[in-house]
Amino acid sequence: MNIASVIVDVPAKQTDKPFDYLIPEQYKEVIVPGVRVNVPFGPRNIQGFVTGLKTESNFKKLKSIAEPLDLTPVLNPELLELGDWLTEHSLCYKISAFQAMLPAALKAKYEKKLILAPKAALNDLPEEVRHLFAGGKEAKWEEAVEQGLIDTLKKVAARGLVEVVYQVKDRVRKKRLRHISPTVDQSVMKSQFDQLAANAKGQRVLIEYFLQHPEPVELRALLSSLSISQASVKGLVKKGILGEQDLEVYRDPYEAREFQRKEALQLTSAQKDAIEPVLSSINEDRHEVFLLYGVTGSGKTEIYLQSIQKVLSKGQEAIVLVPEISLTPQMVKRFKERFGDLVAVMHSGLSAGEKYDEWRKIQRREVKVVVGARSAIFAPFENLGIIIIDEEHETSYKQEENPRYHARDVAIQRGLTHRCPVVLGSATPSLESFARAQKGVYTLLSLPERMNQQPLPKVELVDMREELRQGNRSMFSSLLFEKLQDRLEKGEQTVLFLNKRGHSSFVMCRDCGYVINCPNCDITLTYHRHKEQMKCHYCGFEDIVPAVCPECASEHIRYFGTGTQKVEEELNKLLPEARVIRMDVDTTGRKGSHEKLLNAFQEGAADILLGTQMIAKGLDFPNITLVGVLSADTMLHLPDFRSSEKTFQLLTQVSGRAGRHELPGEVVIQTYTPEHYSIELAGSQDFDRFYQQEMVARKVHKYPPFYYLSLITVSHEELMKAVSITEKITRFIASRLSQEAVILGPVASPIPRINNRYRYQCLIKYKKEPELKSALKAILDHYQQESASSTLQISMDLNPYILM
DNA sequence: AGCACGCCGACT
DNA sequence: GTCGGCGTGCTC
Repeated sequence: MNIASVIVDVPAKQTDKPFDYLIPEQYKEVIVPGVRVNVPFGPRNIQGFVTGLKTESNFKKLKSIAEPLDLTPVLNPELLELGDWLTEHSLCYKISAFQAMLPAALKAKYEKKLILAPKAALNDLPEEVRHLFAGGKEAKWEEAVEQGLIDTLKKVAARGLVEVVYQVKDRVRKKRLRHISPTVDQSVMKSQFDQLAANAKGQRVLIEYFLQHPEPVELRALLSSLSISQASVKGLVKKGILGEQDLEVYRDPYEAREFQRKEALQLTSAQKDAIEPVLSSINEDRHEVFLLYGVTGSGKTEIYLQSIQKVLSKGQEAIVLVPEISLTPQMVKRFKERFGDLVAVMHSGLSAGEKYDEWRKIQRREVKVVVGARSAIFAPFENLGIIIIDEEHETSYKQEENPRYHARDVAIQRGLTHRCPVVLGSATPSLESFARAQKGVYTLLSLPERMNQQPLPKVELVDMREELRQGNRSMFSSLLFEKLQDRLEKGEQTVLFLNKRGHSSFVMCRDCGYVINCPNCDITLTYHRHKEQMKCHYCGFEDIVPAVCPECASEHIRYFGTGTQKVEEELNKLLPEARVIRMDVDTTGRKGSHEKLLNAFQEGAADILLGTQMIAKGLDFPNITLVGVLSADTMLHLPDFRSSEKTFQLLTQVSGRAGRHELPGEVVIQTYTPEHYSIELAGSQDFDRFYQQEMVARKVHKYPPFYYLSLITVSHEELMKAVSITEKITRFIASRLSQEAVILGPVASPIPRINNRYRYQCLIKYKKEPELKSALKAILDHYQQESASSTLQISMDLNPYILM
């Protein structure tokens, strides 16, 4: 086994296969499948993953691996195989699959440098390039490029005076801190202690300390706790009594927080019925998918916790996925309180270094439970006992870039290999999952009632057209306003929800109706107040708001759309005594600010919490007795077959925030289309009827769960090319599929142009097309320039959530 | 992805 | 005649 197969870090069709390398004798032990290596590839060095070992290669002249980058594999055999599965199911490159499974910190960073040849001196170089080397032996390539010195350097390189080198670097290093420990045994320390000079007070204290605690201790902590100076330590190190070493420490994002350990709660009989099948599946090492369908506040989390408890007692591990966890600090708290240090937390709010450290804890078997967002599904556990996906209907479980995977599918795949249960929990299951539960593919577990027998909040729908007719032009209906005032008087809290998406503030001329668009994309620019700027959310274009209309020169240019800022202003006007906390992207940008705002609200620092999507989840405060939805239908009219489902889920979710404890809750939903079934049925909180109605609609329009979808998006700088290539692809697909398949295209994408690239697409609806995948692969093969040339890009999504 | 090799236009 | 444009193909 002196040859390694390596997947190299070049995401391109042509390099998406293993390359063989010789294993240098001194690395025989470390180079095993799953370790990252640094390999020569063409003229440069790049990172790669060892996927297998062998004794022979078809290739004649093999190069050698330059160096291993890990001492233990970062991908275990299961994850290597899962990488194959991911590649196959999402049609991505193998390297992309591997990288998606690891923390970003492990992705290579490349540095191109110039180094002075050993035989050359600085003075041998032409004068104009000498300063680049700034006294040392190295120069940065980028700097040379910026100063236009590449040509000169090329000539110098030809004379053998400088060399170009490529370096592979890890993005983040393990954090190491200096530790001190005794290097001699107790008796020696004691005898040294007696020989200390009378004025060596610090050294005395130190030896006394280490006689008690011989284990390594972090230097700075030691200095401050013994209140001595570094000089004393140095003195003993010099005498050979103490030694210094750098040990790895973890960056702990929850370090400052104390978590009180809590015991399991008594389960209600409904909870007992629901958890029983899960427990027996755990006991029997049986893979089974459960859909835990429980209304908000029905105690799903306790079921998760006790199932995990069971898994841990068997010596196994657990993965819990939650949608974007930084949004639910309460959830983290519950897990940390129950399982303490056994929990690792992974979410987007952590720095790359912090994420890496959490991942290391898993890899080193120091934790048994991981709570995290989508990518935590790849946690490198080897003895998984359960996978839980909370709020399983959330669309954030689908990754919208390559590899385009759905965490639910990965979970089930891993559940199969580990022979362990997968629990999907939701108060508003996705149609796909619910349909599978109905068919018996998943096992349905129901929690139809709230735990403390609190009734679900009373929901009232307000027809905003009627309000308008009665002359109320404000964004608050008279009913909502009344209730708001009432809560203020009683000192109870209100949550106001505004779904900004699809209605974000755009800039329009009131005279001619001209809307300001992005020059590069077919999308309106969004107005950002704090910088008095307009921004494109797709290409990043920014511009100042014009004083006059670019079309008709009118000065009546205004921003439209009800943003949270505007609501806040109006609240301040109408209810000046009310204290408002606003939560949206602008106010929660900084790390930890989200939690700070929520804590402030919980402690009663405000009467009204006003926010977007992000407040729909996980809020569980006793004093909230009113929830207001300012405009329920903003997302209903998006070009998305899931818009009804999303509307229903969101409204149900938000309503669930009210009256979760002793005080009863009320919900007011304002809408312009109260007759729409998703709004009406969210009003009556009737998931079953919504499910039936929506299933009919899906069946009629041939959408999931009746049909599978695949979306091909072609983008090109030239409109005609985009159209004609999409057309060719569409015809090719049609020729390869059966009559049952529905092929829609070519049509312009809902956003027809992004960053000056025209976008056309082809949507395929099908039930069973064994040929589809090979046809899609053939297309990718044929247009293999795909990412190589910037002119043509083809993206494929085998189960799109966003049809854009 | 980089980079080299290779074949056609406008210039010292 | 050459310098340099970026199309094509290769990297174990």
